[in-house]
Amino acid sequence: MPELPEVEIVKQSLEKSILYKKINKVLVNNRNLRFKVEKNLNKFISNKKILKVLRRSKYIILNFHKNQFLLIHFGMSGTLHLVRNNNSKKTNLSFYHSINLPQKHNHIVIFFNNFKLVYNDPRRFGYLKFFKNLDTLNYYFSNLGLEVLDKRLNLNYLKKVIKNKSKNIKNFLLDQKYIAGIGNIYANEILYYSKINPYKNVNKLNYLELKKIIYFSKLVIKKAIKKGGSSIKDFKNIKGKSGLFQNEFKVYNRENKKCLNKTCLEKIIKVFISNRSSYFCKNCQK
DNA sequence: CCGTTAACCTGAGAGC
DNA sequence: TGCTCTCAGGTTAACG
Repeated sequence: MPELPEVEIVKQSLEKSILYKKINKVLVNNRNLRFKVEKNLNKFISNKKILKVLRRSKYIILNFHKNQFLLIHFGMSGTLHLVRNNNSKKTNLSFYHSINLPQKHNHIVIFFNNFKLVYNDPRRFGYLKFFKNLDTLNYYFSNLGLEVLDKRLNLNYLKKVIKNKSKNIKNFLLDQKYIAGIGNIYANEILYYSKINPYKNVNKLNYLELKKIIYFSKLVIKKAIKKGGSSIKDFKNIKGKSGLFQNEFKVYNRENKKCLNKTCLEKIIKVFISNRSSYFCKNCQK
């Protein structure tokens, strides 16, 4: 699920649902997420009001009084579910993925007055982490590069960070310390739009190609946000909002399908680069 | 430094 | 129905 656009959609929904609301209590059903959830999480954030909902890269950040924060990362399979409390009427309060709460893997439940926010994560690669002040949060993010939509992400920035580097562009786009927020789906899509071969070394890219990378990174990410993100796996028997950007994939999940460039007769091929599936058109991406 | 592999996990889907 | 195998939107350590 969660690259930058999907996390941004969650963030926007959270703003509508939990901003300025007070947390009553937190129930931790399973502490064993990617990192062990603090024993005192309930103590830390109970009775605190959410003053801001932020997003940095693929992280959601809830901001409390006195610069205290709760960080949420979804890993590969984490989702948040807004669920009415039992005594309330059924409404369409859910904002992501499902209006039906999954049965299993509901690891953390955050209670508000009329509803609860449930963190579900079958694979448990995601995590929640509490920060007592801004310094520790900033330190935690100190290895992250510029946000893909940051205006400072321009030709000069890219030239600077690839200087004396030898690295293929696919791995470069996935490396969060250069550009933050791009994941495997969007890296594939960005390279197709830019007409660049994923194996191409960044030290072989000319300025025009670097400019294309910047332009299409921003464009693809913005388009995906507009479409509500991408939903690859649709869960059976679960209705609810899912993203629509998967309908616009040019290469991702399109192995052996025809290249969508009308003048091209090639089929999209799939290879593995550093263990991540990479889809591209040999003819269009040089 | 660079690319690859494995590791952390569960579950869906394919093939048999 | 079920078994085995591969793969999945992320991140990070270890290895060669």
